[in-house]
Parts: sequence; C-alpha cells; structure tokens
Amino acid sequence: MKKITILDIAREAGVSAATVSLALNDKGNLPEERRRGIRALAQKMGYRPNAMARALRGAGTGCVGVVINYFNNPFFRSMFAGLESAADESGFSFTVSQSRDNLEKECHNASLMAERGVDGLIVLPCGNELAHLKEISIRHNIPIVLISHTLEDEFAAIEADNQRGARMVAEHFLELGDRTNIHLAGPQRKSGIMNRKQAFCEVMARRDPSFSEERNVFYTKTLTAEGGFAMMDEIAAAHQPPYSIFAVNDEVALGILRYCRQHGLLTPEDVAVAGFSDIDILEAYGIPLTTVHIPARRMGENAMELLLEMRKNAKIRQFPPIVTLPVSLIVRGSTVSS
Amino acid sequence: MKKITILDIAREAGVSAATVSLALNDKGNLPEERRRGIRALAQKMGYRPNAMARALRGAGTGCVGVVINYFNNPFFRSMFAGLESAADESGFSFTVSQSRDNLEKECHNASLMAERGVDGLIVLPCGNELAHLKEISIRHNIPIVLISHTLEDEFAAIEADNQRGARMVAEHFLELGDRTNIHLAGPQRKSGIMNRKQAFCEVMARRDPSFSEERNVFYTKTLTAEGGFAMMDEIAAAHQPPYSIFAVNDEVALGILRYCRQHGLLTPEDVAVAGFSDIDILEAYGIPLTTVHIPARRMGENAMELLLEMRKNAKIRQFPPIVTLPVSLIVRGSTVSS
DNA sequence: TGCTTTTGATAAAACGTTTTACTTAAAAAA
DNA sequence: TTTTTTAAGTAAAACGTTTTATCAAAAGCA
Repeated sequence: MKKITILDIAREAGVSAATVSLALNDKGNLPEERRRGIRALAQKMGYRPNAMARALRGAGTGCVGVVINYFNNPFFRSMFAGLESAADESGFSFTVSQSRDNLEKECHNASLMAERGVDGLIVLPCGNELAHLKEISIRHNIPIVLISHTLEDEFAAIEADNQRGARMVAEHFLELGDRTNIHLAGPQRKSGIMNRKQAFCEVMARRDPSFSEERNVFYTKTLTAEGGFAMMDEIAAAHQPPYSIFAVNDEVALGILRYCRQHGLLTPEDVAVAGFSDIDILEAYGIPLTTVHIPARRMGENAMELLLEMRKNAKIRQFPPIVTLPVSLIVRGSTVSS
Repeated sequence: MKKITILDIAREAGVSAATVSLALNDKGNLPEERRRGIRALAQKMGYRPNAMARALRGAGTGCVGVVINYFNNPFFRSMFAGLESAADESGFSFTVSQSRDNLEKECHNASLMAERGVDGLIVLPCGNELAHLKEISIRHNIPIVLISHTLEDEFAAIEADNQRGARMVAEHFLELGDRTNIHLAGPQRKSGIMNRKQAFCEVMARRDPSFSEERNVFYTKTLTAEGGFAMMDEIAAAHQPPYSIFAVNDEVALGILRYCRQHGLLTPEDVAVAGFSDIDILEAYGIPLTTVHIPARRMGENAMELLLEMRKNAKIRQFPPIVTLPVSLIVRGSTVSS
C-alpha cells in the first residue's frame, strides 16, 4: 500500500519523470502512442498526482474557494447547487466557508484559502469593505468574483436585479388599494439591500402622496425572522392597519407573519406582506408568502463559470464584467387572499 | 508586493533558513532571545508560511475535511456551529463538501480532500459501505471520525442515542390514549435510522397488542417533507384516525403536517405527529412539532475534538471510541393540544 | 555528401518548507 | 591541561511535481 509517484511510473515505463509528466499533462511533443502507453500504465498502477507538489510548483489546484455569510442562509443553499453543477462541468472542486457577516472572518477565510492554493475566489461579501479582497487577489494572483455586490466596479460580480424586484413589489402594493405602504429595510452597508430600499421608495414617492421615507421606512438590525418580529412593535405603534409591508428579505417577512399570527392580525386583510428571495422553504413547507424570486441557482452557475473563464482569459480581468440577472414577482396568499 | 519566504527572513536576520524554521516551530534548542527576535522579524515582514510547501514536506496542514450528506440538512447546519467552535479553539480550519447521499460522491470527495492534505476527516456516511473510507484512512494515514453511524466498530464515531429517543416517543404515544400507533421509517441502509425503528417497535410490541411491524410501520424512500407527504396516502388508506405517527425525522413529519392541513385533518386530535432531530426552523418559525432533540452542536464539537485528539494520540486509533450523546423529548402542539 | 530542421526524450533546477546529521565553539569535567 | 559534554547553528537532503534548456538521433534539403 505504498504511495506511488511519478518516478515509479517512469521507472516502470523505462522513461524519465519528465516524460511522464509531459504525457499526463498533454504537453511537449510525444508520439501519441507513447502518451497513451504512459497514460494506461499510470491508470493501471493507480497513480494519483500529489496535489501539494503540483500546487507548490505553481500548477493549479483545480479547486476554487467560496466564502459566504452563513451556511444556513437559504439563498446560499440554492446558489450552491449552481456552483456545484458548473464546477463539476469543468472538473473543478471547491471549498466553502462562512464569514458570519464578519469582515475579519471573511478576510481570514479568504486568505487561508488563497494560501492553500485555490485557483480563484467567489465571495459574498459582508459589506462594502473590499480592499482586503483586492489585496488577496493581486498578492496571490487569483481572480475574484463577487456575489450580489457591485459598489466597487473593480470586481467582477453576479447580482440579482434588486431595483427591478423592489419596483415590482411597489407596483403590486399600489394595486392592493388604499393602504399604508411600509418598507422594513436592512443594514445600510449592503449595497444590494440599499438598492431595494431606494427603488421601492422611488416608486412610492411618485405614486403614493402619503409616503415618506422618514415615516414609512423602518430598519432591522438583523436579517432574520427575529429581527422582523421585533420591529413589528414599532411599526404597529406608528401606524394603523391596514398596512402593506415590504420586508427586505423572506426571513424578515416570516418574522412579520409570525407576529401577525400571535397578535391576531389577519393576512392579507390587516397586513399584507411581501418578502424578497423566494427561499426554498416557502415552497417546501407551503408557506404562502408573496416574494421576489431570485434565480439563485443560476447566479451560482454564472459566478463559477465567470471565475473559471477569468482564470484562462487574462483580458477579462482588465475589465471585470458585472452580470445582472432578472427577477420575478411571485404573488401568494400573504398579499392576495385566495 | 513580492511574496516573502523563509529565506528572506533568514537573510535579514543573518541566520540560516533552518534556524528560522526551528524558531518559528518551537523546535530545536535555540536561545529564547534568538527565537523571539526571529519571531518578531517574521511578524514585522508579514511572513506567511507557504501551506503547500509544508504540506508537501509532511508537516500538517491545520485543516480537516468534513463530508456531509446535504448542505441544507438542518441537522448539519446546527452541527456545523459545533465543528467550527471546536476547530477555532485549536487553531484549525476545515473544509466541507456534500455527498448528496451518494456513495460514489462521498468517496470521491473524501479522497480529494485527503489528497489535498487534510489532517483528518469527519464523515456523515450515506450508508454502511465504509471500506473505501478505511482505505483512505490508511492510505493517507489520517484519522477518521464518523457522525451517527456505528455498524462497523473499526471507526471512531459520535452518535445520538437514537434508541432512547424512539422509546421516549413510544412511551409518549402510549400516554395519549387508545390510538393507532404508526411509524414512518426511513431507508434501511442507515443504521441510526434503523435503530429508531427497532426501539420504537420493541416498546410497542410489548405494550400495544394491536401493533404489528407489518401493518403499522411504513417506509419513505426519501427523508424529506415530500416523502412524508406522499406516504400519508398509503397510511390513510390502511388505517382509520385517530393515529399517532412517529416520523423518522422532522422533515418527514413536516410533510405529514402539511398533508393534514390540506386534507382537513386536525392535529393532534385526528393525527398526532412526532419527529426526530428538533431542527432549528421549528423554533425559528414557531412550528409546533413534538420531536426528539439531538444535541447537534455538541456532536459537532465532540467530533472535532475527538479527531484532533486522535491526531496526536496514536493509541486512541487502536481502539476507536464510540460516543453516544443523550437526547430529550420535546412535547409541542402536534401531540398535545395547548 | 554536409547542413539544417524536426522529433523524442532527458537532466536539472525550481517551488518553500522541514528535519537529520553534522560542525564548531564554548562550557564543564577530568 | 586535556577530554567530554553541551549549546547554537548550519548544510543539505527530502517531499513530488513542472518546466526550461539541452541533447542526440533522425529526417529533410541542397
């Protein structure tokens, strides 16, 4: 059960180690017959190249690193399938870690992966601080693709059309009739989330005379159900039903729904609720929440494909593309009674 | 922005590369003063050891591999926190991949990680086929810890007390009065899941004369809400309410609850339902499902700690320990009306 | 024939560490 | 004083690849 190296094969085949390497990597000019012979021999002997050695030598590792905020972020779980399928397609593998929305951890994890020799990074950054990522990118000479963040245009990025989604919700709310329109927004440091707020307010400012950003927009500290639940006290104190509430994402919206259930408020009659993301548990457990569908899986695919493309095509790295994917409004029972 | 190596430090400090390595790794016998001096210099120059080089040389990587079945397995998400905290504690990092309950993929991912030089593996295996893991373990000379699987006692493992949990559910059902007791079991290849069935049936065989494994146990192909939902048709065709149904896990139980809601069956009056795992969304979204709580976080911690222990302590590897953690019954509205 | 090009293959350096065995100088023991 | 021990440090090999520069032989060309 001894581990066999490229030298063992060379010895067995009666050639040099260099020849074996060349044969296996489709380089140099060997006669096709030799190449096949060596390939077959390596296969037969159960040879597996030593990943550390080739990484050390500067050949790639065939592995890309992914840094997300939370593993149990449902959005990520969907995106993950896309990442995986695109990676499989190209024979790449990848390694994942979570930052817990903590800049330091994000930086630490990305560095660690880079030092371990990943061929590129896909990052769902926790804020607008991207300098450290830039540094990693040049220090290790690897491409980086951002997910849903585009403030700095020095980075390649894949994002959902947040503005369009928010506008669709706004239009939908206006069709519901004469209600108090409210937005429960998220932390300001996330550009995607700010885009939602800005687009929603823009439509409302134009179409709903009673709407003002000061009175009708609230902020939750955390993007969780608890966050949504907690903020409802403030909203209820400031306004009379019926409301229509646009939550910054589905988790927050679920917190609102729970609040309503506990306080005897009817949805959608007293409180209409819309979320953002269309997380998988809505459909899986039949939760009737109106929301904006984000093509998470496709975002994952695109991110991985773009990254792998940047690896070979150095020109792309000069002018990193920013891809915006379309979203769609899914109307369910939380805004329209069935 | 050139990358600095151990040689740069050696040159700067006026010593040899060997000395620097020794100083940094607390080996050899250097005067404390020198050691500190070199440490400080390395720090100041922003030296980061090249992970590939040290891995190639046979020093560890400080990274362990984790193979689970599904990323969006809620049980894993909880366990993950434990893995993380234990790893952080020891300055280790880890990399995760999913097998999709596919033996080939499980094997492939584990191999890949081993080849990349992880210092150990934590695996949530998809079945009883463990030969390939054994091979990886000796081939790369790394320890392996299994999560919730103990058929082969050649492996170290962390598991929940499945039998005890199932017995508690059974006792609870018997207290509910005179109802048809049913178990919706899972795939046979998972020993933990089989243990639940076996323990539940054992109690029922003793205490409920009308219970028979042939008539009162059903099987779902997939451990999902869809699986539970789909099997309810068969259960409803074979028995009259009121039932008490013990689902093999919470996801399956959620499928049952959804079926009941859609078919106008009252819980717990017509159908009492219990699950297993106490997945986080139950509490987060206020879903009143009676279930058996598994200390997932602690399982993660223990698994990581045990693995790291095995790394240093070769003796432990001779007789790999199997740790069984206690569970508890959590009674909620799906079996007892509040 | 002699000259150049192509083909097939190799030796050796390089990647950045860790570690073993060895050296030298100083301190301790005789 | 000489011998032995210890302290402090180093040279060099090793880990398993990839790649560059080189070389010999064969083939093409005049």
